[in-house]
Amino acid sequence: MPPDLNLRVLPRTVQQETVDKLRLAIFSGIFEPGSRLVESQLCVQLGISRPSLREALRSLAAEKLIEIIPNRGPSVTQLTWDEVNSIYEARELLEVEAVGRCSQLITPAALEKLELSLGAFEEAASSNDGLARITTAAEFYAIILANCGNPILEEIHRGLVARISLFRSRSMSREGRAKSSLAEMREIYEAIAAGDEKAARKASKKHVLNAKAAIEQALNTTN
Amino acid sequence: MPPDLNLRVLPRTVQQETVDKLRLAIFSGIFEPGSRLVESQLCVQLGISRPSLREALRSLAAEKLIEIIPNRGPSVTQLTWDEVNSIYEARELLEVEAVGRCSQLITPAALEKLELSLGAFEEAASSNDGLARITTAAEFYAIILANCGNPILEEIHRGLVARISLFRSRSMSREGRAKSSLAEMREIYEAIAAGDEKAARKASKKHVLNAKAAIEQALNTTN
DNA sequence: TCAAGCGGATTGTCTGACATTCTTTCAATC
DNA sequence: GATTGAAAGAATGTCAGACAATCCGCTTGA
Repeated sequence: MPPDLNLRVLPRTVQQETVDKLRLAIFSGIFEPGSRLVESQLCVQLGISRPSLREALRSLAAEKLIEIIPNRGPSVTQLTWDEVNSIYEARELLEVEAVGRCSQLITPAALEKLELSLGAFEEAASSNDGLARITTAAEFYAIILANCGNPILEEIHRGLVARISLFRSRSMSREGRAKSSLAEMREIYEAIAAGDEKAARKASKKHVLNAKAAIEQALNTTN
Repeated sequence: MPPDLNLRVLPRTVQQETVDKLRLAIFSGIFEPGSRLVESQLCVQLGISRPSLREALRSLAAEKLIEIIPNRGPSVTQLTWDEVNSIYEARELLEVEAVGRCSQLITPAALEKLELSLGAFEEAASSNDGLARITTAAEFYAIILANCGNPILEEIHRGLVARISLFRSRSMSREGRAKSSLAEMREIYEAIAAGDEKAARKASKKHVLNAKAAIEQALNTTN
């Protein structure tokens, strides 16, 4: 008998599947920010019962991806510019710290994965797939955060990036930003690879600030 | 007719009430960390139905106050020392930043409230009510975070403090720590009142580090 | 002593139901 | 014609009950 190794896969429940499906649907822009999520419709579309759906919705509400107003029901969170700004400020705080720590802690194996993910983003940046850009970029950050030595920072950062994604779907799709984003990310990677903490922090800060500026600009030109 | 002013109180639902009750019960130590929460029992105790309870449990799980394992059900989160350490590191990052910003932004009215809350903590520190100490201390931080100009920092910090509270109930009850905690908080208050950002950040950092050290010591002596 | 198996307890999920609340439409009044 | 009011329809909040799948502890047998 093969050893167990505690690798037993946790059974996936309907509610977990539902949370994942809905989250993905929100990120993909299938549900517009502000649009209402009608329980009965979702039940039919997902083929599940209302209690299961409602549990999934509570989870998403706790992640701040949707908002549930009593007697009005759930709707996709609509961020104000002020909130976006606050999220970016918080993200800067966490990400700079994580990048700095990562530059001192990362293992060769993880560094290699980071390089690979950078390549994946490069490919996505040249393509026209907006979702792929977001996914590969998120992967890049995820690797860094997973190697900063602090799982809580990682967890919080994941939540923030998710909430920003509510917004980014459209703005990130402009090519110009993807190109400069790539350059900044490469700079971060180089600093981490060199173990230069100060440079890593600096590059990270620049990256977040530029990302915020890009979003701001995209908002002003679109609206 | 008086103008509406958007002051309409949101109706409180059973699930929200339940979340609050359970959260408080967990903080009060009614449920030990690690202990299982049996749905049928809670339904009877709270006088609610199982679907409502399960929705509430999903919310608490998202807050990381409980943990739900498929086919085993919910149990109160049990933090490892490593997690506690990570939470304190994250808290330091956020709290120092918030205190620094607060020192530049706070209004006279808020400053007065801060002073009052400091007085409340002083009173609690002299008493033997461990829960009161945690509550009044949390109020002190809450006021600062509410005046740092960034609602996201506030939100994240609230979550972190809540999770630490899972632990603190017993350790914070030693008088010595409450006294020195009071001195440190007063130092923070003075720096904020003086608008001295640098001193505020420094005092805040010291406070968080001392708090962590106190927890660590309490753990080592208890276990 | 240890392994297999059995049974109770617990969770995951569904169906159906009903009161309450919101939204929208339509009609009546100014 | 515009505004107010009411009523119909839709959606949510909440409950009760049910059943299969799973887990846990205990007994039994080797």
